[in-house]
Amino acid sequence: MVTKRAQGLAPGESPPRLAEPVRASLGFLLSKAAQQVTARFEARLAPLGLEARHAGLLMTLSEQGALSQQVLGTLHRIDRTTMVMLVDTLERLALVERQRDPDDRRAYRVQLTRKGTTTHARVLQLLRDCEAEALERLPAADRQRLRQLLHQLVALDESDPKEDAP
Amino acid sequence: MVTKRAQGLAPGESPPRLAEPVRASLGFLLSKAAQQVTARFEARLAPLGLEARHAGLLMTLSEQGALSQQVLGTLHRIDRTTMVMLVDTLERLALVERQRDPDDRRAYRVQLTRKGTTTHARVLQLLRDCEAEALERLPAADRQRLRQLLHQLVALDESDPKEDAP
DNA sequence: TCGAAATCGTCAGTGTTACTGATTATCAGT
DNA sequence: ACTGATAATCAGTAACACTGACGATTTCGA
Repeated sequence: MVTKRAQGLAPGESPPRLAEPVRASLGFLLSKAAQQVTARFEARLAPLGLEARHAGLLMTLSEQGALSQQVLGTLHRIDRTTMVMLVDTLERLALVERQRDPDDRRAYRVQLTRKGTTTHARVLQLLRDCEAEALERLPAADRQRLRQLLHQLVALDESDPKEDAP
Repeated sequence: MVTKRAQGLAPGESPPRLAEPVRASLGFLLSKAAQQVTARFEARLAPLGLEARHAGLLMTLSEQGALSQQVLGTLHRIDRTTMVMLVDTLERLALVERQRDPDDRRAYRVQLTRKGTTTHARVLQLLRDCEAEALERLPAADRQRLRQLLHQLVALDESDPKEDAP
């Protein structure tokens, strides 16, 4: 099997590589790292019938209590129509309930069920596990450092509102 | 305009937030950072009629010389059929040329044109600018540190081959 | 050397996904 | 009460990458 030449590879030539500027670029590294961590998390979630998005919703609901689909969507930057589908899924899994908001009967109060609370705990643990595994490669001292640098980079606490004045 | 209540917000209540475990999660931070940097880059590329993917191809072609669409696709994890479209675009912009490979006339040798080389230089500069801006928030000393940590995290030099044994 | 099997690029069709726009019910302000 | 805005929903659409089939060419086994 000398298919090498078919790949444009002459005898002593080096195998083709991604360009160094690509490999070293911040965007590339961040994307790759993000995708790695996310993929691992989603793999763990799959048996529960959940994706990362669902997990995020569970966590926000757990911390913030009942919220409308609208608010939930705004927080997570998820479209309202997509939100319908996501909450449908969570409801079908009996993790959340839709209750009419007595103060605004157009809206629902989406809230965790008991099962949802339990699942949330498991999901949170999965998240911690995944991160721990992903960070395994780093010396313990660097782990918190990386998180801190990232936090600084995205400047979460600052002005989030960007594109919302059309 | 006291629409506040419509968002489920009682008088003294705190505004709804993303759950802290989400905001602090490595995956979330990485995704957000990646998207931030990438969005900035793509905004700069748009006037040239390019996306980040195209830029990556230009850089690899610049460094590696002419490559087949197949190889190019494998390197960048881009499907062969999608590759057709991307190279079409680059060719339409006169940044690359398709030449039949004399050693394997099934394949093309995709290579930069003169204009492609010039554009590549501009694109590379754009990339550097974007990264510099993104990293502005970090003390100079931390910038290289972050890159190094990310590099370690994704373990680029190690076994890349994962899912390719179907 | 011949023929089967694999590979490169291409294209048409498919499946998925998120969104646009319209709809119903409800709320706020005049 | 009437007008305009908002919450959730649904049907249709647009964008997208992919599946599968194809012609041209190469490689390998016999």
